[in-house]
Amino acid sequence: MEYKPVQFQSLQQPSVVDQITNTIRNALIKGELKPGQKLPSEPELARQLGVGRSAVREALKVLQAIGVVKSRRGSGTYIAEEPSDRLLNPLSFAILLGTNVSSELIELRVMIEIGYCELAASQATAEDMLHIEHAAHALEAALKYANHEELAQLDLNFHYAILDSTHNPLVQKIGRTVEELFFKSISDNFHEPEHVKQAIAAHYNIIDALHSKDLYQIRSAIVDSLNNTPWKDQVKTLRQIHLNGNGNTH
Amino acid sequence: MEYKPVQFQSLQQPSVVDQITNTIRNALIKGELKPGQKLPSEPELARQLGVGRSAVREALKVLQAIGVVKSRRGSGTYIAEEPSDRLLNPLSFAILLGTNVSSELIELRVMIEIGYCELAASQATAEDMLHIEHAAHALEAALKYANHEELAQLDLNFHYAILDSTHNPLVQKIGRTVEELFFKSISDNFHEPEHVKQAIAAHYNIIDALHSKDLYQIRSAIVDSLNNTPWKDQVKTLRQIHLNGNGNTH
DNA sequence: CGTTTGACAATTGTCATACAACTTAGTATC
DNA sequence: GATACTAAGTTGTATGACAATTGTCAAACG
Repeated sequence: MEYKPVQFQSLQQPSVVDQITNTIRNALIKGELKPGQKLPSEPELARQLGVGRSAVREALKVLQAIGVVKSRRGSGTYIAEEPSDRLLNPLSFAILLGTNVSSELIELRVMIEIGYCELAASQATAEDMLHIEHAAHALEAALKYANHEELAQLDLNFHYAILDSTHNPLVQKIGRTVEELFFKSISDNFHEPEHVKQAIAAHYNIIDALHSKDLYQIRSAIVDSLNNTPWKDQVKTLRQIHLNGNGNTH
Repeated sequence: MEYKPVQFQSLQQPSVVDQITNTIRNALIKGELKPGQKLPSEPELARQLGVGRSAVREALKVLQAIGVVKSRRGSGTYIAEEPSDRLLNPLSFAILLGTNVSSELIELRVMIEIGYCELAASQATAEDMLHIEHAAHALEAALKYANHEELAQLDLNFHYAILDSTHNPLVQKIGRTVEELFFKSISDNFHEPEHVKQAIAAHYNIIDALHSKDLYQIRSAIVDSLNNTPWKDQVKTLRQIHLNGNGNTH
């Protein structure tokens, strides 16, 4: 005789720790907790919620890790005043977990770079543009003496300068995270001085494009900048839509 | 007498918990840990690292919260097989914490939407386009009987259908997270049936734009779709660069 | 009166232990 | 061979203890 076991809904109640994080999350949504405010002490929270201090600590540690609260030993635990840098770090873990993300990651980078460069083009002040150009010069000047890692950092700084020009912290966070994921590749690529020169030329192209505020010029500058890299093969699909769109509007 | 206090390096060593998370993170980077792999048990990890089990638990709880590992009671802790839905949730906390992020959030949404719609336009199969159109029809059909929350969910589904057409899990995850942040606003906005109709019209505009594969058409369809919303004021800056770019190329 | 010093309480960080709940594998039983 | 049971291993939670740090307050000092 065969039994067809009933498929119960997963009525497994969320763990105590999850309940605590949700409690604090809901208090934030309702406005009962405001940035900077001090939370009850861990033993007090444990008493109020009727759970052990370990559970409270694990919940607070999670909130702390993603930047929602800040704990100061001897003082207490407070709701974070400003969004922390850690808030988007999980994305880097996502990359590490994926197996064949390389081409998908390139697509993401192109998409994000185009987005923040266009935003920067519309928002950058004259001073911002000077910073960007300064960053480009710095890389060019360092070509003679710096090692490949330092060069890669300067390359990164160039993109950071553009990101700063967006004046949008959310965009900056996402952009920085995505760019950082390429640091190692860039660094490896810069063993060959010729590649550094190509990157420098690409940077000046991007600067010109930013000045022009022309969407297509920005777009091609970025696509081209990735064409002399170890990932040029993956840029194809993106380039395709670029040409396609260009053709339709002219 | 005045002292110029020495500027000490912040030599506060990271907490034991942070060291543990970093250890696991580095093991992931080096490839010593692969998705699906089982971690040593908590007591074993504590022994190997020379720390208490509580510290190990707090570290694992953090990694679990952001979706890097999955713990199964009675079985063990494993590196996550696939990126979890939680991976970008911290962004939603950022919204709760920040006060004046609204206009920045709109910018981010426009940037991301334009990006994934262009990608979708270049990658979508005929079947994908049918799914997108089906999602648009579903919202239109539900207009007569569904409540505002259900309508908002259908609106969301439309964007999910476009995201699916990118065939890029990374882009999908970021896109879904950004869209979800607007669920409540959309839901509130849909109290007024007229707003739903405007959203439906905007959706069909986007579908046309996707078919055309024309960058400017996609861009204006998205900008326009946000123009009949509670956030129309914030769309101005983005619209500006749109027109600007358009003017330069013609 | 203002400043410094010291003691003390409160709080977080970490460890250790214990037990409950659950999973898995192996064993015994039919 | 299939089933039921047992036992070991693992995570989830609670509790107690102590170290490290911070904040406060009062006493001592100028």
